[in-house]
Amino acid sequence: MVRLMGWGVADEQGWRKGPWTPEEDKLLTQHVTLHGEGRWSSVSKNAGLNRSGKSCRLRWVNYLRPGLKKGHITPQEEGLIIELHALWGNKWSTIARYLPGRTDNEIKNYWRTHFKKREKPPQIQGKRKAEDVVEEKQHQDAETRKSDEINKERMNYLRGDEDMSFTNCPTLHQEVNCWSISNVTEDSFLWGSLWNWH
DNA sequence: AACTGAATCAACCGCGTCTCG
DNA sequence: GCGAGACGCGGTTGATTCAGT
Repeated sequence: MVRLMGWGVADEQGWRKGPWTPEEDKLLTQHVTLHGEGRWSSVSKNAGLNRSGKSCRLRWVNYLRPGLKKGHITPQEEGLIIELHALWGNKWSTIARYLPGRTDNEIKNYWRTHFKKREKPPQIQGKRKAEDVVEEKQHQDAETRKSDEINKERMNYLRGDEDMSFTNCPTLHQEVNCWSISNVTEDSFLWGSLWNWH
């Protein structure tokens, strides 16, 4: 993947740019495992990486962080993205908080490729291997019924029965497991917006 | 088989906000 | 209160992949 010019070269500050190598990933992972997240600007020195702090953070958050989901966005996740985007617009990081294992970058990319163009008919995942499409179709069929129920529940929840609690929304709570009590506390300001949204 | 164009996604950039001395 | 550096976010870019022709 070391393609044309610009890849693997250094910028004015001497930071390496372009795709990450497995060695760099390993170094970054080791460093963060040992020292935790944060202090990205010092990661480059301490981990022996010739990368900017920004680049290290991005790589960790979007690719290396444990618990990240790989693979296609599920119908449930898609529904949630639509709803949350309707609420918050392009607040990708906010939306990402309610999609466990998904990153803001991933959601942003997904939105751009799938929904920005939905003025046209939904050429969902327009380019995929045929078997992927078949596989997804099967998956979606299996999920659709469940998804409908969840979405109904979710919309009721989001649109605001003021007295509705998480315990009153068991499926949603189970489904989106980051919607935990602790997160509610953390993000109470967001929930404030949610409650006030109409 | 070769070509083309659209989709995908990793990575970068610019800017606003936060934190700390 | 102020400035510098660090951090986080949203927007954008561009190489790669792959279906269609």
